[in-house]
Amino acid sequence: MKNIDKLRRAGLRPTKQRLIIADILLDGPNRHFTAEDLQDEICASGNYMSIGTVYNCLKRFKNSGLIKQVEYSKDTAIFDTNTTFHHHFLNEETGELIDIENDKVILGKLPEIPSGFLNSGVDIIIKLKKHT
Amino acid sequence: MKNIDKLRRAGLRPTKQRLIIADILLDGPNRHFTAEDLQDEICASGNYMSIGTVYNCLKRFKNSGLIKQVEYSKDTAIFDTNTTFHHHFLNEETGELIDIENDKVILGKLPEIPSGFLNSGVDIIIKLKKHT
DNA sequence: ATTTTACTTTAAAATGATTCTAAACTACTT
DNA sequence: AAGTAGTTTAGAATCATTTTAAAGTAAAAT
Ligand SMILES: [Mn+2]
Ligand SMILES: [Mn+2]
Ligand SMILES: [Zn+2]
Ligand SMILES: [Zn+2]
Repeated sequence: MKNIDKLRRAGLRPTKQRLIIADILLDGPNRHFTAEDLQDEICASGNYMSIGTVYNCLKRFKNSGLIKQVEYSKDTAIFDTNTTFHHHFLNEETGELIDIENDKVILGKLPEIPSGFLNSGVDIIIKLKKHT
Repeated sequence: MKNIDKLRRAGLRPTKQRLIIADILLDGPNRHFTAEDLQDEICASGNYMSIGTVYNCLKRFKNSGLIKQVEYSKDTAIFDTNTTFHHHFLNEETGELIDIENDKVILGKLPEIPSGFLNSGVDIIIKLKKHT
């Protein structure tokens, strides 16, 4: 599908800026990236975009389900083009994230959910360090 | 054990400020808290401490193993007096964390660890929403 | 006990990611 | 073509956290 249609289906007005971002994010392999990473790629593609617009677009893309945000980073927001339900390896030395598809993990035993609540999602992070 | 000895054992010089914090954190039940939460409790106990010192002490307490930091919060750092290896429920509406002791979870299947690395810890977060 | 040394606390300034503001611009509707 | 609502932008503002450098304090050396 063309990116302009992905935007329209997501309920986003297809502006020049959103198309530039869609062309970078929505084709090609999945990736994890920061707002600044994306701005650098925009520059590298010969375009310009204010950092405010980069943040605005990322928020809109996320709220409409075109991307996700990784909930495991303190200093800088990390976004994810993989919108499936999945988990992550975290290289503790470099901060690099690697996807773990959901069917690679099975939880054999879960704690009892506090009463009045229901499980709305499980996030698993496996931290990695270099083998000595 | 007295808190002054806990500090000494941890290799921390027992200053007036560190003892005030130790008295708040290291006795009583476990808790999750921010730097500002702690500063408020220090005030409530009739003492004063600059926010810079609160952050400094928390970093020292953490590096010497007296507390931990929860690696799952974007805006504000959350610290944890529970230093055992454990997991968390996250109430998505309130941000409240609840401990899950490690023996309440069993991972039945794990993905293959990328070669050259070893598993240095698994963090599991079970997100909760109110039952309808 | 006094001096010396290294470590700690503090207020205030600096930092850095993110959000907000308000004016200029643009996509979509009429 | 004109009108309306949504978008982009530079720059200011925000907020958690860190840094700075001067003053204070605990431990070590005399
Ligand atoms: Mn850059
Ligand atoms: Mn407060
Ligand atoms: Zn991912
Ligand atoms: Zn905990």
